[in-house]
This record gives sequence, structure tokens and C-alpha cells, in this order.
Amino acid sequence: MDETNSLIEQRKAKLAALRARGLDPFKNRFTPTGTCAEARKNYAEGREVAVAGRITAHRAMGKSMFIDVRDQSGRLQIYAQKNVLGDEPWNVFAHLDLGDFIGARGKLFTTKTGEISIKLESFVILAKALRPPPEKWHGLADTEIRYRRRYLDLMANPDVKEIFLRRSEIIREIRNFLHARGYVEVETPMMQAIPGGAAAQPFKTHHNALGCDFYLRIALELYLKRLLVGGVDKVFEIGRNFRNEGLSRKHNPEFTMLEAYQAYGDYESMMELVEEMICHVAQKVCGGLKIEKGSARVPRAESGVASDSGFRRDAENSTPEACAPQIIDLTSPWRRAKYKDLVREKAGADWFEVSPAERRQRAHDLGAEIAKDYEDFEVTGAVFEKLIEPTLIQSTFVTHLPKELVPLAKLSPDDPTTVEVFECCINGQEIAPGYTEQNDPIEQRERLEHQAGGEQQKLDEDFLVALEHGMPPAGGIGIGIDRLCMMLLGQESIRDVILFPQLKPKS
RNA sequence: GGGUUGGUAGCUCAGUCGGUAGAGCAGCGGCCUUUUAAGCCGUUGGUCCCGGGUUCGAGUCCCGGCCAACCCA
Repeated sequence: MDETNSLIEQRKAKLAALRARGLDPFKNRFTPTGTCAEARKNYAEGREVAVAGRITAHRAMGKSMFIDVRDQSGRLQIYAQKNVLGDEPWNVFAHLDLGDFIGARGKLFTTKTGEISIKLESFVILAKALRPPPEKWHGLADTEIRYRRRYLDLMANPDVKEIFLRRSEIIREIRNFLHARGYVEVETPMMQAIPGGAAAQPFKTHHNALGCDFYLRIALELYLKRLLVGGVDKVFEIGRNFRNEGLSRKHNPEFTMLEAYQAYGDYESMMELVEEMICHVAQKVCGGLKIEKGSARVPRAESGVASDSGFRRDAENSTPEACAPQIIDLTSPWRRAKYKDLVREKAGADWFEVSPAERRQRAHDLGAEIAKDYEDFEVTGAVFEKLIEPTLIQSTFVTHLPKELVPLAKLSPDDPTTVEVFECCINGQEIAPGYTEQNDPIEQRERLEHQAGGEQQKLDEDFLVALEHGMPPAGGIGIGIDRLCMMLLGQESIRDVILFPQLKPKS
């Protein structure tokens, strides 16, 4: 980013000119009387205010000038007049650039066209911008720049900023919800000698002083369960997981996960928790339980109307969802359906009665991709993932998954080939799994050893020792926060809810 | 990993059949004291992603590479 151009050179020259006049263009401090929004909200004709922010527009009128100043709260118009400021300050003011930060003092008034504004009496330059901002009307459209230099995206596209402010609210409301129910928030290690709690490829790193390798965590689970053993009965963590796998619209190598565990709970109590929590968050952040699907708007400058800039997402791109309802209705109660019933519905009532070979053939005929080395349960799993999950737009708890899929959950007493688990699917994606957690240390060891099977992953022996000390029966959930945000904020790509999504470094 | 699309001024984008590189915004200069995508006049600004090739001549055609988005695996 060390390219220069004439615009940067001009701004550097202006900076030097300001310094030559004895002005410091990078002030340490300026104390506004309030935000731009507050100034507008507490309007009184002639009231003296001071605001600070970035100049985002200017309209010069000869011996007077309007500029827009923006802070996080919004925009405020400032009206400057040469005869009020005086020749020298006016000259400085007139040569301010878009992107500069200023502090402005003056009295509130309303213009002819009815806009609340400040009649400028004095100003200071708080920070000179040496690079020009993106174009004011179209905003910033280049996806690569938007993701690599998100500050420009936030600066130029108010819709984008709004999404991230709301993501912050979502996480705050999740915390409020869990704290109100007596859950304790904790932090557990991100660097783990044995990455456990999920089946995923980890990132590896090395600790010099200890002289050993660590892995970045792929899940929070095993440490939170140690806390159940230790007597923290209601516990949660919101934190980053890392998985060394492919990137896509739905996957970022680092992503944010909520896991919560409740002693003496089970998968049913956790379903209630998930349903109540997501409804609570939707009410607080989205103002209701009906979420417009794919309401993602093309980022553009604030007052923009529809433009046909090239990166609007085509309806036909969102394959199975395209013909689905456009409103996600989170109103309780949510549908609950057994995994096997959903599979039978889609793949034939006798699906679980026919031979594994025939299942494989049928799965293939249905259009699922079946690798040669898939075990029988994986064949069914592929059918579920490919043909069923994408159709679950409205919130659905899929329960009673085959035990092979979930080694950390307890068997269902009424069907021991399945486990007491749910996958909460919304918007065609798995958003939140939950289990009745396995607390039998001997059973747990067998299941983990069986799962490790092929690649012989190391077992987390300390976790098993902890279970041997006794873990209370418990329910647990995990919620992919990024995907929850996608659903609640109408975004089609995980990169649009992660501030700095992973991209390949550019030379 | 495979396919599709894209990469041109600071930004948003045009660029016809291969024939001197274009617009709007931003910038600079001029006019303008209630504008709001202010307006009017003038004007600066280019490694056409990178590297090869074809050609008298390549932003454009061919080959290779880089980056991104989307789709598929």
C-alpha cells in the first residue's frame, strides 16, 4: 500500500501548508458537547454545540459552504460563512478535504430546506486524511477492497456498518439472556495440546519456551465440560474456533462459537433454551420474529436508490432456497422432527430397511455425492446434508441423529441406534447442535476410540480422567454465531458478517 | 481441486471489428452567502493486474500466472 498518486501528493502538500501556518493537523484532544445525533435530537434554535467527526461531503457556495460531518451516531450539516470565520480561517476551511476530521463549534439553526445544521463559529482540524475516501455516491463496490480494507467499506457503505453494529448487539443480547439465567461466562484455552470436541483439521503452532507444538482449538466443548466436573453448573463461552479447512460462503477458517452447558439439563431443555434465546435476540435486535430472508442490500452510499451495480446477488444463485418462502418466521413453537423421519420423507419410507448397498445406490440416484469409502451412516448423512438440510428454512429441531455422527452424546433409551441430540436448522443451515451430554467415562472412551478409528487421533486423556471424577448429567449447545448473524441480518455470505474475513495475503 | 465471471484514473464504470485511453464522482483553477449526488465554466490525473506470444500495430486475440466473487467438489 505504498503506492502514491497525485491526490496523495496534494494532500501531503496541504498538510505541509497547514504546518507552515503553525497549525497542528493532528490534535491530541477535542471535546465535543455531544454526538451529531444528540445535537440534532436536542435541537434548540441558537443552542451552542461542538461536534467532531469526519468530513463526508461539501458544497461550496462562493463565500459560504456546507459540509457534512459524520461521527458514529450519524451526520450533521455545518454551514460556514466567510464573514463569520474571517479571511484566514475561511481560507483554511475552504481547503479541507473529504475524509479530514474536524471539531466544529457554533449555534444550531434550521436551513431554508428544513435541515438542522450548525452555523459555524470556529473549528479545529483534528486529523488530516492523506488519502481520498471512496466515491460518495456508489460507495465502495470492489469486494476485494471491501474485505481487505474493511475500514473503507465501513466508511463508504453505511449499510455495512449497520450490519456490524447489529452483530455486536446480537452478541450482547445473547450474553444478557444467559446472564439473566444464571450462566457463568468463562474463557478456556485456545492453544491446546490435543484439539478435541469436534472432527476437524486443526491449525498447528509451536511454543518456543515449552518446546512443544500446540493446536488452535476446533471446539470449546471439552474444557467447558471439565468445568461441569469442577462444579460450575451453568457455564458458557463465546469465542473463536479455528478449522483448517476450505473457505466458502458459509465457512471462514476462524469463526465464533457459543457453547453453553447446563448441569441437570438434557437435549430437550437445551432445545427450549435455544428457541427462547434466538427469539429473545430477534425481538431485541430485529424488532420481531419475522426475518426477511436475503434482505441483504447492496452496499451503497447512504441516500442511494437502487443501482444496477454488478454485485447484487442474482436470485437464481441461491439454489434450493430460491423457491422457498422469503420470510423466516421464528414464532414458537418450532418444528421438531426426527432425523430418520425426515430421511424417510425424502428418500423413501423403507430407507432404513433396505440393504446398505441399495441405500448407496438410491442416494446416488437422488443426487447425493457418495464417496467410495463412506460408511453406511455417512451415506444417509450425505442425503440429509444435500437434500434435506437446505430445505429447512423455517426453524426446525432435527432430533435423534444416528449415534455414529455424535460421539459425545448419550444414547436415546427408546432407540439406542440414535442419540439424544438435536440440530437446529434455520435458513437451510445447521445453526445450533445440542445434546444430552455423555457423562459415562467408560462409554465415552469407547465412543471416542471408535471415532478416532481411521486416523487414530490422540485421545484427550485428561478429559476422560475428568469424567472419571464424575460429571453431572447435562445438556449442552453450540451456536455458530456467524451463521446466526447471517440469518438474523439477511446476509448470504459469512464474509459479510465477519469484519476481517480471511483472504489470501496479497504479495 | 474444477468451472464461470471479473481486474482499465483515487472511487464507480464505459471502451464497437485489433488502429493515438473515455465518462461521472473526487482533485485543481474560476463564478456563486441556505446547499444537500448543489450548479455553471475550465482543467490535471493511466504500469489498461503481472509475464510471455501473435501482429505493422494489443486494453481488445492466444498461452501462462496472480487476486477476488460465485458455482461445483
